[in-house]
Order: sequence, then C-alpha cells, then structure tokens
Amino acid sequence: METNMAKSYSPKDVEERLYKEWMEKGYFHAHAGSGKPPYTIVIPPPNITGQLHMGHALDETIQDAVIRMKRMQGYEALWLPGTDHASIATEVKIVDAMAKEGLTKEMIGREEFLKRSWKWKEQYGGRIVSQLKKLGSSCDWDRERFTMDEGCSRAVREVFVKLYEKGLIYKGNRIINWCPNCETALSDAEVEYEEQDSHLWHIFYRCEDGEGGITIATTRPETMLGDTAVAVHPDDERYKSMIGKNLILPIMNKPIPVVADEYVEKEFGTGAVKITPAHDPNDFEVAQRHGLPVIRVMTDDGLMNENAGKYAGIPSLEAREKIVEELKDLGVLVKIEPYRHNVGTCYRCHATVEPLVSEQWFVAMKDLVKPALEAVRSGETTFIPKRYEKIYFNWLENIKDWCISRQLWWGHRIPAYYCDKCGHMTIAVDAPECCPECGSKDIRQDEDVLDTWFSSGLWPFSTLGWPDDTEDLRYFYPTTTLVTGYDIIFFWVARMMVFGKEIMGDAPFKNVSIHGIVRDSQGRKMSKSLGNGIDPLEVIDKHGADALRFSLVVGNAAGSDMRFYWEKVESAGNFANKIWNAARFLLMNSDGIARDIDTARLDIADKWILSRLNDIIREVTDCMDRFELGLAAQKVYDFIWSEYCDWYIEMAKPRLYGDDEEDKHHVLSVLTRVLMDSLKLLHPFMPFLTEEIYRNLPGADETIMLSSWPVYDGSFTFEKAESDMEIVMDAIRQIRQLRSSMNVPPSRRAELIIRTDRKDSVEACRAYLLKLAFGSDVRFAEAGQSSKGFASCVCELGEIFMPVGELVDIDKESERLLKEKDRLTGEIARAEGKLSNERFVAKAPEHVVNEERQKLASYKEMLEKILARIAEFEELKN
RNA sequence: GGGAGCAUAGCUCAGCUGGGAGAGCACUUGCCUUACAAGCAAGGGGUCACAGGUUCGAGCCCUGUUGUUCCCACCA
Repeated sequence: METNMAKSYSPKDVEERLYKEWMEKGYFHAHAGSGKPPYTIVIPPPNITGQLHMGHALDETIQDAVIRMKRMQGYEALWLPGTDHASIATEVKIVDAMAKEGLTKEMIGREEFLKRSWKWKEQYGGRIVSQLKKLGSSCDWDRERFTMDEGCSRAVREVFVKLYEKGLIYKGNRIINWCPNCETALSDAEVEYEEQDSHLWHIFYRCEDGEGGITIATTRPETMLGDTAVAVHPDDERYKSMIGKNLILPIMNKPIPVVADEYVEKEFGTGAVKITPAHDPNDFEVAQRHGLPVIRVMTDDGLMNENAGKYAGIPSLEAREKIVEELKDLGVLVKIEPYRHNVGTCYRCHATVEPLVSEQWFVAMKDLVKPALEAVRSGETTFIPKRYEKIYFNWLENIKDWCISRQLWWGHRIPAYYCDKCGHMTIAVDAPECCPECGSKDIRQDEDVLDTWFSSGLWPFSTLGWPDDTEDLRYFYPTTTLVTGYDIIFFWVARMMVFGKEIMGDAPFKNVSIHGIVRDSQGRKMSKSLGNGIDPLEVIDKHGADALRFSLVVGNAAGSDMRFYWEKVESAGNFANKIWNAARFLLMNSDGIARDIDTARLDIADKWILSRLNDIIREVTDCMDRFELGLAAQKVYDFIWSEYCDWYIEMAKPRLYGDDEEDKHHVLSVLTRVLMDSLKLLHPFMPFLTEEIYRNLPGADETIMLSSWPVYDGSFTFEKAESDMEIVMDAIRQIRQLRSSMNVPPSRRAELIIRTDRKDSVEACRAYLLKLAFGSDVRFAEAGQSSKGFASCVCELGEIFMPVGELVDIDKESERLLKEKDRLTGEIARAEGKLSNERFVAKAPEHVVNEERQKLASYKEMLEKILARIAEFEELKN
C-alpha cells in the first residue's frame, strides 16, 4: 500500500490539529452518572499570573498520563481544570505594574484596583490555560473553574460561616508574621527562613534599687524599646536573687520586672532574655504566662511608632544603629558578638518578616486537624511514595492556629460586617442589608481578604459544585488521585485534607501522588533570579510535546527530583521518530485490510513477540497502577525499540518480501496487533504521536483516546516459544559478534553450519538466521565436523561454523576461545560452589536450585565444546 | 535540635516481593543491510560510599560511619 507518511515525524504538523479535534469531539468531557466507575483528578490550579514552567509540565504530564489510561480502561475519567487567583502573588504583580504608571493602590482605591485585577485575570489567566493545552492535557475544559468565580467564592463564604459558628474561626490580637513590603499578615507556612550574618548585642539593664543589674543578649536591639520584662531560668543560680525585682530599661528609663520562665536557656548568651511581647512569638507566650503588657514599637510599614519615643517615625534598621549608638554612650553596651542566625522572610517577596502583634482572623487548627491525620493513618488516603506521609504527620501534629486574614484587596473578602452604630459584628454568607442587632444601615464589610490557600483548600469539592448538592459532587467526590509536588504538601494538600474531612466527611482523595521538582542540568533549582529556567514551550516548539512529556517521565523514580537535559528530550524525540518509521514500514507493506490473528498460523517468532507483548502489558499496567510512571515508560520504550523494531520487524521482513501471500497477511496481522497495543500503552505519555499513527492502522477505532487499554490475554502466552526464541536470538548475537570481530561486512554472507540438539528451533528460525545472522545458507553439521577452515562459536543452541576461513586470525581466535573458556570455567565454579553447599540445596526454593542445576549442565556442555575447539586450534598451529 | 532523601559505568539515572549488575548519553569499531544515519550491529567501561550484621544467598533487609542534598523547628 502506498503511504504518504513523511520520512520523519514532525510534531508540529500533528499536535495542534489533533488537540483541536479532540476538543471538538468532546473526548475530554466526563459524564456524571454514566454508570462507569468514576476516576477523578482535580488539577493543582496554576496561578493566573503564572507562565507554564517545567514544574507544571511535569505535574500535568503525570496527571494526563494517569487520566488517559483510566479513560481507556473504561472509567468515567474526569480531569477537572482551573486556575487560582493567587491573592498575594497577583496583587504584588499588579501593584508593580501600577507603579510603572506612577500609581499606587491608595490613589485609585479598592474598587478601581479590583477592576484592574479582573482585567489582569482576563488577560493572563487564559495564557496558562492555552499553554496547558499545548502539552496535550486532556482536561474537561467544560468544567474549568477559577478560585474566585461565583461558585468557589460562595463555597469560601459558606465554609467561613460554618467554621465561625462552630467557634473554629475567631478574631484575635495575636502575634503574627508581618511582611512590611507586602504590608500584610502571613501564615507560618508562608515564612521562609534563611541564614544571615548578624550580631548579638549584650546590653546591661541596671537594677531599680541600684544594686547591680542583668546583661541581656539580643539580635534585635531596636525592639528593646518595647521590652516589658527580662526573663531568666528559674533554676539559674546567677539570677535567682533578682527574680521579682525591677530593672530599668535603658533609654526608656522605665522599670520592668525580672521574671522566671523555663523557656530561657541558661547556656545561651547571658542566660537572660529581654522580653518584647509585641515583636517576638516566644516573648509573646512568656508575656501571656506572666501577664505582662504588650507594647508595639513599630508600625505596619516598618517604622518605629509613637511608643518608641524620640525614635518614632524612623525606619527600624536605622533606629537600630542609633539605639546601639545611644546605648554605647550610656555605657550599657557590654559587647557585640558576630552571630549567624535564621531570619524569616516572605515567601513572595523575600523581605524580612516582622513578627508583631496584630488583630487578625484565625482558624483554630488543633481539633480540625485530627480527622485529617486519622484519614491518612487509617489508609483512607495514601501518599505515594509513603515516606511523604511523615512530612504530613509532622506538620499537622505540630500545627498552630492559622492566620487567614490578609491586608490585601485581591481575594475573597472576609464575610464579616460591622455596624457603625452599635458595633455589632455579623458573620454571614450574604451581605446583610442592615444590622440585625440595631437595624442600622451603617454597616461595612471587613477590609481584609482571606489567605489564598483558604479557597484552594476547598478546591476538590468547590469545583464539583459544593455547597449545592450537584450530580457532579455526588458522582466524582471523593476524587481519586491528587498529583502534586512535595513543596506544597503543607500549603495545599494538608489544608484540603482538613477541609475535606470537616466539610464533606470524606477525605478529598484516595491517593496523593507526590513528585519532585525539575532542576537544571547542574542540579540547581530553576529560578528567575538564576536565569536557568527552561521554557517548556520552547522545548515543545523544538521537539514536540510528546518528546517533552516522555523525557520528563521516563526513567524517573516516583517522588524524586530530576534534572532537565536537552539530550533527554532529543532521545525522546528520536524514539517518536523510531515509532513513526516502524509504522511507516508497516503501512508501506500493508494492503490496509484489517485481519484477526490466525492463531493456527503462529510461528515461533510470532509467539515470541505476542508472548512478550503480554508480559509488557501486564508490567506496564502494574507500574501505572503503582504510579511508577518512569518504569512504565521505560518498559514501553525498551519493548518497542528493542524487541519490536530491532527484532520482530527484522524477522518479519523476509516473510513480507516472500511469495507466500497468506503468510504475508498473517505477519501483518501480528505486526499490526503488536504495534497497536504498544501505541495504546504509550498513549498516556505520547498522546499525539500515538493517535496520529493509530488512526492509520487497519482496524483502528475512531480515536486511540477512547480505545480500550490492552489487557493480558492468556491465549497469547507461549513460554516455550519465548525461551526457544531467546536461544536462537542468542545464537544470532554470537554469530554477529564473531563476524564483527573479524570485520566481516554484512554484504559478505556466509553459510551457517550448525550442530545442535535443537534442530526444530533451527528449522523454525531458518529464515531469521539467514536474515539476521547474514547467512547464505543454513545446514546441519555432519558427524565429525571439524572447525578447520571455519570461524566458529559455541552457544546454548550448539556449535556454529562459518566457512570464512581465510578471514580467521588464528591467534585472535585462540585468544577469544581461551577467554570464553575462562568465563565458562568461572561460571561452573560458581554454580558448583553453590550446589555443593548443602544449606543452599536444602533451604533455597526448589526452582532456584533447579535453575542453577540447568545452568551448570549447560555451561559444562558448552565448555566441553570450547575445549574441543581449542584442541583443534592447537593441532592447527603445529 | 528533629526528620527525610541520595551515594550504582566518564555523565545523568533505573533496578519491583533478596536469587547471575541495567538504560540513555558519551567513547571505540564496522555498516548508507530498500522503515528509520534522529538509524543498524559489535565492543570497552562498575570493590553497587565505607564497616559490621541477618541470610544458603545482600545493590536491595538491619546497625553504625562518612559525604551530600532537602524539609521542619527557631536559643533571644
């Protein structure tokens, strides 16, 4: 048959066209209530401000691979896509963009700012979506959601009200992490610590009664203006007598008490800690225990405030220098030590985070967390790999209350309404018309918005329609699998588990498949500041989405980091081209008619490849089910390239080019079947290529996407043919090696004279031996066949002689034989050693012992033949 | 301070429930063998970090050591 397939595969011509068609035909759409078992994945929603990076590419590839396989296996497979408003990240970007126009938030006001933000969302939110499509993601775009769309926003308010009414959300004055740059509170999870060089300042606080005093050590002298005590360890002999006395706080010149608290480490610094409750979380706790006042000395934008006396209005770092100067002048600065310590920074802008006391909204986590912990302990939800469960446990077990209010505008505004008249606070899903307490219309909503992770925590059910009782929700919740990186287990996975258990009763997913991050070729994290990021779109442009996808998955152990190499992408692209050409070969020889395999006609090679296909189907499916995609992809790769292309296609050639029309059709039926099933196994990784080829194969369905996943077929398992074929293949390798060692070109064919007990195998493989071992003829050796004038080799099949005598280098040949003799002698010694060990024979499983016996016998036989060859050579030399 | 991962060929990495060390890339040699030179064939290259232990048998299980990466905690 004529084929118009190009000589090499060009992804560009294929990918866009196929994706469009898949969309038009609605293949991605899942139907609730179809009766098929549901398989659901909700996408980790990318930020609307974001561009596709390698992390997304990996994450989407894994999800798409899983969902495509499940769809083929007959599940009602739903991959629900969407995007995240990413409150703080987006707001920072919009503010930056505005700054270029000389504008600030305050200048344009909240309403105008939100208008701009939505415009921004319309402009950029679509960008990431179109990039996901380029990867081939088979998301159900009809169900696309956005964390700030009407439904998700209502879900947020509902959950807020519910938790508030249960007393699990509260407003309070507590110490929080403040980013002076973003000017908002942050949760603990949003603080990143980095080591920085600093100093430890030792400052002397004298006693109020004039006798002595205490030297404290601090890394932040500027906060001393807000000190309300000095703490020492209750058992510290040095300070025991001071407990309860007052010290005079330098500069401020006011008395503060010495308190005893076990939080103090006697060995660190001077063993005395200044207590600044408003600006240190530990100090805050000490203050709570001892009933100390809390005095803030800094403003929200990083200046010293009115409580700082003469330092009011000065930026805190500047104040630090001046205060140190003044302490020195007062003679109370005892010493300055260099000191390296961790400093908290904002995960978005990396400004140093200021712990300070502020009125914020919190979620009380202690009790909420319990069912989420139990869900993983009981196995309701399983992490893959399992070791990530420890991280999850560790975080949830040590959780503190979650600060959820943010002093930002872009996000879900907190549904709290304050009455200006009577001061009553109303918490409600829908904005009240008037104060339910006094009826006044002078009510205003809380200015703050919620932590972006609050709404993403609801994602698995808010996207399915909750709080409404929708068919989607009933059918697809709980979802089946979550695929995400280990870097957001705290931020996101844990929160979804908590909300899922609390709101829905069921954990949001059965499996959490965790993957690593994509690093650069030197193992560094890809980052904007390093400029070492690789744009997936560039990779797709150069090598195709299939090559990118395959390279991100193949050979990678689940859950571990990987490095990006262009070579790996190229190799994946080569693989695509290899398959393309295999298909081209098949179609060039095909008459386009689909035929079932006639099992009565199967020869040894057919049985071998079908049997091997069966093995691979089982192994690949098994790997996929265990989320070992790297192994699965590797197995498909090896099977297609080595076994199908390098061996079976080559073996098919003489049959296709022969005169036996029926056999030709038969071989085509096997070639087609094996290719078709291989394409199906590969489809999750390379959706475009496999679809393009599949459709052209005789007997194909409308699309590979909805074709059925291959299943193990016992009638196509032929263990004997498989092992017989392997023995012949080994003989072919030996002959090739022999020829290669003598530099015999393929064009020079040689007669193959074989001495063997496996005459059946040789007869069955006559054509294959001729083709693959470059034989001119195959015949059996006569009794007493000598190796004189022949090149020869020994293998499990038997002995093979080739009349290329004039090419034989006797010395080289002897060397080769001696090497082989040594190898066999070694193997025999090893096997005999094992078998003569009584405990081995007694304790090892029977099949292991038997295998060892068989090997030994086979080695001995081969060695005998080698020795005979050597003897003949010795004779020849003399 | 607590926890986790990794250490296997020159490089990057696989190695499933313990049963004779693998792939890709790189390297050497020979081939334009009518699907593919983005290819085919052959080859070289490894004390599986180190030391113990369990076992008939350990790259794999246990203990310890070293190196390395990461996460959490945050003694001012």
